[in-house]
Amino acid sequence: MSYRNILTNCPSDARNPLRVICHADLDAGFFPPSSHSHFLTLSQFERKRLNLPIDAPIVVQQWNGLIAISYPARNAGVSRHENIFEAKKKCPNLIPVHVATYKEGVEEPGYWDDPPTQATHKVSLDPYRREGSKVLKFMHDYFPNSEIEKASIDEQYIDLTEMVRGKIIERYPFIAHLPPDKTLDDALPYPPIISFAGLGNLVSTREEEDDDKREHCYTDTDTQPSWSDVALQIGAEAVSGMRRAMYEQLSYTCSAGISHNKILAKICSAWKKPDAQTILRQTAVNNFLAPMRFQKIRSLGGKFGETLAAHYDAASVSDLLTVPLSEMQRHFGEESIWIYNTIRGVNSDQVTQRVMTKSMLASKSFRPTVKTVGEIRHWFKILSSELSQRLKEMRGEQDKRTMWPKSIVLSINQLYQPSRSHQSPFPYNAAFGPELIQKHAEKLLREFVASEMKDIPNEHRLGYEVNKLALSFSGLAAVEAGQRGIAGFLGSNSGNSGNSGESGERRDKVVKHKEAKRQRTDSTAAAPSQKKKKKDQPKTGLTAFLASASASANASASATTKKQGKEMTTETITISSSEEENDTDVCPKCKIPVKSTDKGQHSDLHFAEDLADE
DNA sequence: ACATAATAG
DNA sequence: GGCTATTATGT
Repeated sequence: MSYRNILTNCPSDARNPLRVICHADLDAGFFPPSSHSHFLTLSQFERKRLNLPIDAPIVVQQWNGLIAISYPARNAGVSRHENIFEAKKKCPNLIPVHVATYKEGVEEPGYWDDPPTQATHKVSLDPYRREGSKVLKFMHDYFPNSEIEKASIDEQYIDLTEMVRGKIIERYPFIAHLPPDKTLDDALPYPPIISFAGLGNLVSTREEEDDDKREHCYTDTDTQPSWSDVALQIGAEAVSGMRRAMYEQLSYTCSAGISHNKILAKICSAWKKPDAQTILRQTAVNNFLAPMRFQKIRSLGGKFGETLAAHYDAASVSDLLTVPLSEMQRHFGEESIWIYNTIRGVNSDQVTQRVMTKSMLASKSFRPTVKTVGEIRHWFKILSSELSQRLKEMRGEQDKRTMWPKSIVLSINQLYQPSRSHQSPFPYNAAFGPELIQKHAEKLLREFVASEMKDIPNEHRLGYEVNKLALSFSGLAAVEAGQRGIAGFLGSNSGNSGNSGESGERRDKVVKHKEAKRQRTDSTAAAPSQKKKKKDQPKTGLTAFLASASASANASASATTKKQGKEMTTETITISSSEEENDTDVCPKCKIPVKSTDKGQHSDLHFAEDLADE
């Protein structure tokens, strides 16, 4: 570790040893019924709404099922897969709360005295979305200069690297300035001994036979810490303060993981729950990861992970550690290197702030199925009203007045059939309301009927066994101010005359968001793509940026600041998207040719190898 | 541009 | 078993 790492603003990726990433997760967030997770609940939201004490045995019910169980109720033996009656028997003082629902003829969702039923009501998750936003806003206020990524309704990734670097300089003045006889690439003096006491669970660097032992809190004060450890310790202090403030200000508890990358931080935050935090140092990574089910790694939890498991007869990370990179690449292609690096604790995925919601969906499933077009149209009213309300609310927020969806999508599930969807442009219309949405939905339904007539067997045709309806907006973005007048005029014109063709051609006058493109071009940030072959790698034009990043990793040479990197990224996007050059460079370290798009991953690989050598 | 799948909570 | 959101991929 050199003075450069401390004194310059290094890029926040796997090659920055002072990178600090936090994953924070509300203890009482959302509990999707299909999730395999056992303990998450959204009961904390309801506890706050109802002003109940922290030990109130709340469960949240949806119809007669349980979708959330508070820790107190869980301690009383209530588990999911039970219905509300069984739960009450187990826990007589249980406090059941039904999720908010839309009731026929009422605009706003609410909590009703009469128990809502699936036949007449529709679940609303709006209250939870709102609370989730509050939590996110709190994070931005608490860490105003850190990049924050909303990972779900109740989870965030926070890049604390820069904030922590500043605090290291403050706290350790003896490295705050480059000594006159040194250069930026000279090694730093050792840090003093530090303590992690009071900062949560510290994953041990020592090997223990059983999981219980590994969970214990070690201070390891007898070992020489690295500056990387110091960075995590300072990050952990900050996160600890954040959690305390969150409880004081919002009365929510959360759990957090602090480590050098997103994958590790995420696994750590789930290590101890509730109301706890876990720190994972680089020297403890192998110890921590090796015995773990590799499917816990984000993006390996699904079908691809199962394929991997079957192919290598592997259950744990250690089972995969023995697979040579080349062998994995032969079978699983480009994404192998991401896996290879990640299971060794090396991962460059970036914490990227996603500014705005890009889509919103309202869906309703039916049990028993819905069988007539009349019923479908009835539910269209409810779904349209919900979307209308939600878009209205979004546009009511500061600076979101111009938000408008590019298109509207109708998807329909019928029994024993895969879900089908149809979409159409949703031109700007000043006369915005439920009726406008409903009209589009019914137009889409007509298209559905027409297309289903062609290829669906008679007895399963639309309107017979509808399982689920979903109406959604996609491509939510700001409409250009100038276009609003014109498009609004054309839009309402088309609405009245039923002429959607003309306005459809003007739909693309929506401000494009550069965010999405930027992510695809950043190969160091890309999670593995799950498909075997991509014919065309995304062309990036990032050669210059990646080359300089790679060089700085290698020779510890040029100081590429984070800011500079961003600017260059933005610049190159505008020039490069049409350029089809397929350039490769020779890696100066191993002398093999590397595609420019793969350079980030490739230098991560050397980083992983260096770690293994130590 | 559109339709669908995969992954996530 | 039910309600969402994002990203990738094939056409």
